[in-house]
This record gives sequence, C-alpha cells and structure tokens, in this order.
Amino acid sequence: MAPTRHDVLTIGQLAERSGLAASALRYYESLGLIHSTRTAGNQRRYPRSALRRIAFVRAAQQVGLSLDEARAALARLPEDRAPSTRQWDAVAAAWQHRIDRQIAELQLMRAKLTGCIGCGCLSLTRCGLYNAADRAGAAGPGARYLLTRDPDTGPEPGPDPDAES
Amino acid sequence: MAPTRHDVLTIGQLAERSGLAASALRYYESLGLIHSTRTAGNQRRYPRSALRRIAFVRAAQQVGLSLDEARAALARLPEDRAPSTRQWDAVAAAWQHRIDRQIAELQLMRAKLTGCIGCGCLSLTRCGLYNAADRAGAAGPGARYLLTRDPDTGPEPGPDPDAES
DNA sequence: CTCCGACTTCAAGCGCGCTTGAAGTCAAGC
DNA sequence: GCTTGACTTCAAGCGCGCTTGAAGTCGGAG
Repeated sequence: MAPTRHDVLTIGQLAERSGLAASALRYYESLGLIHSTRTAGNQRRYPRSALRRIAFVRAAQQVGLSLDEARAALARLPEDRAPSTRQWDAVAAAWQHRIDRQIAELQLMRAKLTGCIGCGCLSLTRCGLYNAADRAGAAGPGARYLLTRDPDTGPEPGPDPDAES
Repeated sequence: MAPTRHDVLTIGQLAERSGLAASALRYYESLGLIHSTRTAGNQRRYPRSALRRIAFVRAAQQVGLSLDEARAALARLPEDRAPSTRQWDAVAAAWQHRIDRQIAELQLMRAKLTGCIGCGCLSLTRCGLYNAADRAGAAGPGARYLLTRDPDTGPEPGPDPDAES
C-alpha cells in the first residue's frame, strides 16, 4: 500500500467519505473551510482532520449558519486537532441557543396553526398567522403577535377592516 | 374618498400593508400566488383577499415551503374567501406534520450537541454529530445515528481510524 | 510506450427569491 | 399646461451554495 497512505486523502476519497461532491470540496477549500497540501503533481491531499471540519460545516448548516459563518466558527477551533472540551463548549452553547430559538419559533408557529384551526379564519386583524406573516417579523423579535392591531388599520374608515369580500 | 376605495388596493398600498416590496408582489403575481384586475390605465388593483393570500404564503415560507409549493397549497383554498374550517384543517394538519418533523430534527441535533459537550471529540466514528453530517442524511430518514459504523471504515488497516493527527 | 481515469483550473451556469434599472405611462395637484 | 410621483414592462443582476463544462495534467496499469 505504498503511495495510498491512509492518513491523507485525495479529493475523491474525501468526497466519498464525506458524501459531498468533489466540486463542493474545492468550493469549500476556496472559501477557506478546509485546507490541503499539494503533491508534486499539484494534486490536493487532505489531512483526515478535513473530515472533521466538513462534519462541523455540515452541522453548522443544519443549525442555520451560512458557510461564511461556519468559517468564522471554525476559525476558533484548532486546525488539525479535535477541539478541547472548553472550545467545543463555547461553540455548542452558541448553537444550542440558536436551536432553542428555532424550536421556539416553530412551536409558536405550531400554536398559531392550532389556533387557526379553531377560528378557521386567517382573519386580517385577529389571526396570529396573518399577523405573523404581516409585519411581526419585520418589527423585530418578541411575543407581540397576540392582539397586535397593525398601525395602518387604525384610521380605517370602514366599519370592520376585517370584512373582506 | 371617491376613487380611493378601500376594498381594492394599489400595489403600493398592498406593499405597505403586507410589508413586502412592490417588486416582490409583482413577482408573486407572476408566479400565480396572487391575482389582480387592471384599471383603464393598466394599473393593478388587488382585492383585499390578496392580503390573506400573502399572509398564507409568508406562513408557508416559514414552514419551509417553496413559493411553488405555496402556490400548490394555495390552489386548494378558495380564491377570494376565507377558507372553511375543513379546508384549513387539511392544510394546517400537513403543516403541523412538517413543523413537528423540523422540531424533532432540531431536538435531535440539540441532543447530539449535548452529547458532544460530554465527549468533546467530534470523533470520526463515535460522534453523533460527525455521523449526522457524514452520511446519515444521505441514507434517508430514521434514527440510525447511534453506533453507525460507516462502511468505508470497515476494511481500514490502521489501529483506530479515529486516531488523527 | 499507450491508455485511462482521476485529477487540475477557470469561467460560466443554475435555482431560488427576489431587487434594480431603464424607459415609458398614468393621474392628481398647481 | 407642467410637474411629480406612483405606476407599467422587461431584462438583467445578486447572493448563496454549489454544479457543469472545457481544456489540460497526473499517475498507475498493461
């Protein structure tokens, strides 16, 4: 097994083991997410740690980070070794907050859906779903969904702005 | 208030009330998400029900649907009236399943992160996070994360494939 | 030696969800 | 009448995360 050393990987091997296309790996490398050395013939050779970095990036994506954010997070971990418990703690804690927020948002959405089953309306001024999609998002975070009469609605001349066609 | 009837909206009014840019509304209309009539001067006039449809679309996006999927879902609801409880039930039930799956995935991710805090490793063969990002996703849904030795690892010659640099 | 497949670079393209810009029209106020 | 601003269409552009294609090189087998 002379030249096929198992401590470095060709891009093809890395692609197979990571489940990513070779083109994606080159793209990741161009973004600085992973790094390689070159052979005499200019071919990439990846350290096995690239697998860990890729795993990290994919996990980051699942948490909702962009590749650029992943790169930033990755920069705070050691290049070629597994992170220490301390280092990992910091990252994991940040991610957990993200995940918790995402879960909370989904649960809120779920609750609003359930409410809408009850009212069956998507009513302009009363329905949580409506207001969520309307301007609540643009107005920043926080639980202001309930009973948020939107500003435009105030000076409305008609009897009930909710009385649609 | 002669020509400014409040039962139809100009694109500017709809933009302001929906929080979307006028260009986005034209885009939505080009996709068939909303519909308008035209004035004698070829300007769009939207029924108030467009607001509900937009709300629906934005909610659909939050649930993770593409605009095309939103259009498909929207096609199953009445064009100009609020949906009946039955109709809304069907949609809401489908969305709830989606949301529940998303929540479950996030919670799984969260659990794996917590596990990694314990092990601090991102170990190649043992770490759930690693395997999650590795091939578990490509292998379809289901809880196969734990103890999934990946196939490539089997015939490995070295002592421990996890022993990186 | 040839052959072949895996590799190289670089530019361009794609899909999604829009935005931007150019060039023109409409409609209300003065 | 003129000005102004909101509207119109159409094509092109953008940001992200890649993929595809062309044209060329490397490297191991026969």
